[in-house]
Amino acid sequence: MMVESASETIRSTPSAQNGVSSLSNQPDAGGGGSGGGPGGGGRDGAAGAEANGEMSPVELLHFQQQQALQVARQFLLQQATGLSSPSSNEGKQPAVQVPVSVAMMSPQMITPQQMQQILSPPQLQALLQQQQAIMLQQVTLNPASWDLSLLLSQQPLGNKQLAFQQQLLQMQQLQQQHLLNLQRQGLVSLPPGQGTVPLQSLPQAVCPSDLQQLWKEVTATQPVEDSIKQEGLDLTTNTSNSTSFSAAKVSPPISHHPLPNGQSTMHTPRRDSSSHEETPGSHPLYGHGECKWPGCETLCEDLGQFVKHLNTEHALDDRSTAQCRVQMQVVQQLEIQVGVPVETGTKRHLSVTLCSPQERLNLVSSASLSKSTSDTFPDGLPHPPTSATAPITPLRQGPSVISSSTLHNVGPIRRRNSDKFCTPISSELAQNHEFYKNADVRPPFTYASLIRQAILETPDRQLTLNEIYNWFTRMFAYFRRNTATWKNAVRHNLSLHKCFVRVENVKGAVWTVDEHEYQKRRPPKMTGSPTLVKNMISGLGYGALNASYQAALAESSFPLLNSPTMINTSSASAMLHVGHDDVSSTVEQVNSNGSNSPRLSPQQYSHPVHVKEEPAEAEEDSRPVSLMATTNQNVTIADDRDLEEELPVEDLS
DNA sequence: TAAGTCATAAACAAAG
DNA sequence: CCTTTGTTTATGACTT
Repeated sequence: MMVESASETIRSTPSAQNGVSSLSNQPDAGGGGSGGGPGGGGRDGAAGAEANGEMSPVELLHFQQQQALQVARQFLLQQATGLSSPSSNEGKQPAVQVPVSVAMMSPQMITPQQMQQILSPPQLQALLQQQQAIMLQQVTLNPASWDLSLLLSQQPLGNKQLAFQQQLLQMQQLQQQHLLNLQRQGLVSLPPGQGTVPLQSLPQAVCPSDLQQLWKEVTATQPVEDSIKQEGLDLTTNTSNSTSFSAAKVSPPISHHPLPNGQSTMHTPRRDSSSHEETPGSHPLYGHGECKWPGCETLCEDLGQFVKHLNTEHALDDRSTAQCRVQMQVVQQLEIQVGVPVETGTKRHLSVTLCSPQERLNLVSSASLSKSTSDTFPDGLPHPPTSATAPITPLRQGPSVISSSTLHNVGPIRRRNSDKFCTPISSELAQNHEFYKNADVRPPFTYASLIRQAILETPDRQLTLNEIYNWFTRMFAYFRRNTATWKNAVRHNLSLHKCFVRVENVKGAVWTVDEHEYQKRRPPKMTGSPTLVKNMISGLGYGALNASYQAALAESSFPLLNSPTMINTSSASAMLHVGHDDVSSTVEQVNSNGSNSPRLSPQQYSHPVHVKEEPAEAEEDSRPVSLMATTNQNVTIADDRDLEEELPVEDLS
């Protein structure tokens, strides 16, 4: 929380408005750093805070975490780009090699929130498991580090601070490990004093071979996959169904990444961790003839086949991002559900030292979240029953280690991915439904998109304001907090945007969507990944991955379609040339009526609104009929920017 | 730099 | 009187 507050404050301008909002909306904020000095936008603010030599303890803490996260991010970036893959030794490497030190010092410190949104699922998964492995190693191999953990846990810190320090420790160790690996490979020559400060204060806990072994143990014994499947979140289907696409479509954005996996990008870093002992027939993710990728378990006869499988099924495109984010959250919550009760005091300390790494993580999460249990549903709104598989409770008890325990009060992200960045909201939601429902993470959509989605999900294409509220709270854990803020925003959006049409009803009013207006307001679409990359670089500091992430998200909707086979190469190639919104529209086209005939017109899309109980006399009926014809004729793939596929409601609820 | 989008805050009013 | 709903204005961040 304090971290959040600091992060938000840093990202925000010191303007009174943001300062007030950041605090007033987060009453439990620790009042940390009162913001960077004058300097404008968030990035500038972050840079200013970083350059500030007089950091408060909170800021320092935040800064350290940012550093750790940055390195972890870099580590994952290198995983994603196959940096250390010996098979990809073209001259493009330097662009990817720079980072560790550079990124460490980069003013664009990535926030944990961004971290979570940026990293692809395999990366997050890898990070999570790396953390777990490291934690395990702490327990089993490096008793000295117990003391550190204990020390941290025994300090009279706030729960969130405790959690944060635990995370920091993990991240630092991860960072350390990674840097060691890089140094060993000669890929990084670490300038003295650069990025090593946190490392030097940490015990040399990680031995590559041990890590390798641990990794195997973790991957071999982790019950996560089964649990996930029980949760109905087996991602295997999605992964396998969309495989061939990802290779063709996702690659372009990752231009510096000619070989999607090379010898396997996931493979590489881990092999690097133990390169000296790598045997020709082994792979950390390969065992017992099957892929150990969480949730996969695809049978592979030999390592070669596995590598091929890895390259195709688990290429580090961002398609997997959503999967992993969901998975990560689910893992965390399962761990919590599975029975690590929230304990306090010395009992927790004992548990921390004795239980499994995952449990330890849970404890950390639990500790960090004990405070947030009090802010459950402050709005008192009716909260529709959530599925038994994804209770809300765990969220309140312990969100993700990586994200929520410190991201709990992630501040507003000024720039949503939103529809503008082409994430097809419904497919994103479908993919990450559980994630958003349980994780206190702000969905990367605009209010308008969300409202529209809420309305369009209903059979009647209409919702009362309160129903919209309920949809928000039902679908997004994030919107169970700060209700005054976002509800105001919802009302504001409803009133402001012409695309939302209020229809009088007997018992009140309902809101509908004028799809034509909705599309009309859209700015000119972005036409290619370069722009996306640029946006993402400037906005999130992790351009290429996000560009491909967007593509992947768009792509990821395909497996959800009734007939994946209908997506032919033409639609795939179209996706390469049009904005991602168009991707969703392509999906829409395919999905709307089961053929590639012209999709529903915007009017058709929004018009079949049967106003409850009383025919509406107003806007809808008075809407010019010619509108429909016009839109029908003008609709092209290029113009049809963000008509997302209509997923069955059950996919989203 | 301007224009547009978006988020947030807030004032205000009407209705229940 | 309070709450909910809806409108409007203002401001700042951000992108194109």
